[in-house]
Amino acid sequence: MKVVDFTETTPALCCTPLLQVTLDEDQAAELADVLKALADPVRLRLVSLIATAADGEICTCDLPALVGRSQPTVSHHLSILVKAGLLEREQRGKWAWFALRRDRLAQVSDILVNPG
Amino acid sequence: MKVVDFTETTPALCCTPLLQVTLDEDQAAELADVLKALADPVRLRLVSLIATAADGEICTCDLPALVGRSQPTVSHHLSILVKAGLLEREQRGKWAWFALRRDRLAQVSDILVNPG
DNA sequence: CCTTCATATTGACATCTTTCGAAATGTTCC
DNA sequence: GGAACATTTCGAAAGATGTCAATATGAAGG
Repeated sequence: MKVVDFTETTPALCCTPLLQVTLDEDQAAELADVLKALADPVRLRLVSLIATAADGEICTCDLPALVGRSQPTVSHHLSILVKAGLLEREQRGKWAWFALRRDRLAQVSDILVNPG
Repeated sequence: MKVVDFTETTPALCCTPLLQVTLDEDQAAELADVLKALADPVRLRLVSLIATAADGEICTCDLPALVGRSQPTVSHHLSILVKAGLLEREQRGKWAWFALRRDRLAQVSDILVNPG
């Protein structure tokens, strides 16, 4: 069960084979939700921008220009990533800062890794 | 460039950090296409069924019953997975057999892995 | 070639997604 | 509290997606 439970908070080990267990419908739906959150060009760019930012976090204020989308659209995409547990949001004064949850990305990654 | 080019055929090393490079629009669109192919519950179940099958491959004939979808729907999902490079199709007599391209799954997985 | 069985394609429909402008909410500072 | 700015929510339009029944295509064996 552990191998398909990617909702746990402890980071999974790297290269743990995961698709050796057939996913049931609930597990598949849960994993699909996280992958859907990642499976959009704008959201991937947001994630990579945050991942490569100086301190692993970034202020929303610059993002609309960086991804070429309106501010409401960027807000929408960020909320999807937060809801999927892939980003963390922190309010600092007027601005909102977003940080990547690398442990969560690693969990998704592990599920896809094939047995070594 | 290598770190974001997941279309190459050689399997990427496990745990190579990948999101240290900001994706441009083309790279993001390309990666999103592969993730979209995975981001569906039925397709995830198909992938996991094939991954856990006896010889790493499975005959289409049983799949509609296993995932609870009609034959055309399963055929549709399989073609999406093949087009994304995640499955390989082989015709054997009347039946079509599908095998998982684990190298390709590993590439996608690596892109999501954070630096160790 | 003609039948039979396996798979793919087509057409149609309902649902979900992406996107933006406009309006609402939240936060700071005076 | 009110002005100013940042962010979210709302409403709507255009497009993409999942699904199945019906039909077409492909392969095997007489």
